[in-house]
Amino acid sequence: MNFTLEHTCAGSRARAGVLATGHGEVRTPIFMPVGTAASVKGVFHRDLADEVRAQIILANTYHLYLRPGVEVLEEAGGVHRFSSWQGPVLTDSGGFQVFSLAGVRKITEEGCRFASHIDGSKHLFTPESVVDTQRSIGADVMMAFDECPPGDSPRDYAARSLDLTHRWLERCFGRFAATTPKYGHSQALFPIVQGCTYPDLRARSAEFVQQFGAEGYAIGGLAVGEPAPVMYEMIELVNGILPADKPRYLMGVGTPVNLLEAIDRGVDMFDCVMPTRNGRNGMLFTSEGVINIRNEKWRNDFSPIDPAGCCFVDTVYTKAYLRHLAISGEMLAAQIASLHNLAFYLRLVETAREKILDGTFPAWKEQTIQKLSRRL
RNA sequence: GUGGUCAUAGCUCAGUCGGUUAGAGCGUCGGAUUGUGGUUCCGAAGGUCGCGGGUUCGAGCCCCGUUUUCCACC
Repeated sequence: MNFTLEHTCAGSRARAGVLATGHGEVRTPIFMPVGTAASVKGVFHRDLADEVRAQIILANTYHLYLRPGVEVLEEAGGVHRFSSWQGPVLTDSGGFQVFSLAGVRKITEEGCRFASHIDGSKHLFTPESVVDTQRSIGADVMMAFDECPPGDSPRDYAARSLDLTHRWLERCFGRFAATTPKYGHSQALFPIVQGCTYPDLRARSAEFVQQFGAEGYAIGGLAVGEPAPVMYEMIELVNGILPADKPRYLMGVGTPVNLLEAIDRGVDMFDCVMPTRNGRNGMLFTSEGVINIRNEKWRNDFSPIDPAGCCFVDTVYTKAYLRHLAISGEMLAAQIASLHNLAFYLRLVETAREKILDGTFPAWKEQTIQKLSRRL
């Protein structure tokens, strides 16, 4: 994997770059649609590539480990062949899912024991097992196994958690160095900076994670309840310490406004469930602002979903029809909304990249944020 | 026709011994959702308790009449 920093922008820390992977190039800044179970819910790969113009998607070690399981993935020849998605794939390690989805869990020095959210069966994730599983999945970018403490963790808990995450990180890279890819393409391992909202912990973590010579870095544990300005401060602080010549991935973020603010502070990669999950529940991000398509006011609105939209559903379907589908619980509603929202997100970061390259990002950002914040 | 039975929110139903402002689920309307369980959570609107009389300090509840639902018998 190779990252080329193409351009930075005066009056901002925003960057444009190219991330070269074994499954093609990714132009940054980039948003990665979330495809938890090796599926971006409700969206065909064809549409993901042609309409959304996604360049890389995210899948989950936790989910794929539980279903279909490592054995099936290995027999299939990895997640690319299994799913037929031929672009790059990044897998989350399961650290976050173990803490947000699984049932009873116990964290020890060894790793984390947890109960499956599917059938309650007991499992153990360790830094080593999680690297092994991601080797079997064949992700282009693997993530380190971390603990994601609650956003309101007291300082002593945050500090202990961070030390554990750092010890786990050493073990992740130990296993990473001792193993090789299984399917002929290279795999990178990104460490994750933690530290909650404590500046000294964040700084310590951003220093610590650099000792492994990783090919990219992630910022985790944000957008977990803290105010947005605090999140921006943490991003600024961490990005001031991380190496400039490697990609930076802000995990799990965020709203369109969050993306622009983070890009402005030097973030290159994002993922978030918001465009798909919120889309399934009727929330649409459009060039005019945010709309809840279930609202009664769209009942007789036969205008296109988004006249300025960039994918086919935006002009083929009307708001009234999409509202009808959403209210009726039709699966097509979820498909249309997911496709639209993802296309909107990808167009947003694509435009941000253009503005960085031509040096007009700061002004464009301010003016775009005004529009994106509107509720229609 | 006779005897019984039912009627409470848009729908399906609770409602204690007759006692404060008649409740729930679903639906409707609005809000939330940030490394995804097509999830979950929060809030609001919505009632002449079939109708008309009566008893009582007080009736969704008791009595009479009437209409309606369903059942049995003729």
